[in-house]
Amino acid sequence: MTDKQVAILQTALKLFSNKGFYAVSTNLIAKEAGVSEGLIFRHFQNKVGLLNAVMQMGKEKVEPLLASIIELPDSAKRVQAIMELPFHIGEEDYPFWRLIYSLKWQNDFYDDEMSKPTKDILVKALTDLKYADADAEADLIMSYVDGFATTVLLKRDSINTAKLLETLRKKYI
Amino acid sequence: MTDKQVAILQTALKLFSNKGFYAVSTNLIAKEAGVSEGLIFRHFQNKVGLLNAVMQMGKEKVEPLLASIIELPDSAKRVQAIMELPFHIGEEDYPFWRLIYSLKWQNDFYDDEMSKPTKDILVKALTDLKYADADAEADLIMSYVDGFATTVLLKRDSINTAKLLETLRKKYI
DNA sequence: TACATTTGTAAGCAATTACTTACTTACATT
DNA sequence: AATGTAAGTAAGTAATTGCTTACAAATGTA
Repeated sequence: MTDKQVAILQTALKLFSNKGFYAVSTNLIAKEAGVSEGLIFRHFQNKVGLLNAVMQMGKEKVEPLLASIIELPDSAKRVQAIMELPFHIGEEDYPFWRLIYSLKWQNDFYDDEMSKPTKDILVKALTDLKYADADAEADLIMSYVDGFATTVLLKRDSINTAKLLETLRKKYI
Repeated sequence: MTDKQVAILQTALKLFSNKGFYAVSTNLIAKEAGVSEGLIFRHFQNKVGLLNAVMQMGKEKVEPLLASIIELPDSAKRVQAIMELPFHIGEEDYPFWRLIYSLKWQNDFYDDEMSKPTKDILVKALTDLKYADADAEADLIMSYVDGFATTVLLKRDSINTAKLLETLRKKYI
């Protein structure tokens, strides 16, 4: 990967996540990245190809995180880790997660499968913990996580997310 | 309001909520509404004006819902009603709520103030119920609600939301 | 050094974009 | 019946869209 390829990917991630896929033109991406517009199409074929590359780059950063949760020895700890996932997103990963969540709401790009690996881990852990209906319980926790993600990604300037986590922990630990 | 004005508003709501504001052209809206494109601009000035009118129409349908919650005599019931809000969205209001949530993720349209009335009701109710930190508790519940809304609006085909509500109620009632 | 491949650009493409103009039709008021 | 106003349309507009083409510069590799 050349410097300019990286610049395109990073600029596209930033713009897509802030304004949305359709609101950002390839012209703007090229200008902000300091690159000719044609180069975007040379490397990524078309605009959707660029989006896919951006998503791929993000996924590769996220997968190890999920892997580290699987390796936790304690089922309860695993559940807790998943529930608290949004609170531990690193500053540098915010744009990627914003992109994920904004794309969810556009029919063209909605991908139901993305959260499945996480839910599977949850169901296993909750079954270990002898929950009567592990699946329903997992769905509930996944909803919580979506809510926490929404709050952390959208309101971190207006509310104290550290305190939110603290309040959550008082309930579950 | 003429028939054609209504047709434009309803079509715009449907398309905006499914595909996103920038992904939908005024040309498409006009075609789907069976109306000349110019009429959109006659009635709503510009595309953003149309979006605002669509939002206004939705808000007017939602406000009575919040008013009815305030009138509940019991603080605990009020908290419950807010927490369960997403589960009681009527089929016909889905497009409006999808639009609200999809716009959240676009910088241009994000409005932090929209959820404030709901949170205020929550804080008052939780204070009544002698919660130590009613504000933090309210933020937590608002996060839950965002999560439930995400699930109900996005996954109602793939998961059983009635069961999700049931599981939630077992925890809190 | 010679040659092939990759990386990059500038200028252009047809199609689409949000929006306007010039005009007609429908409806209300006097 | 005459007149003013609102509702509606068809055909434009300039600007922007995603994408292509033709060519140059850089980077291998023999």
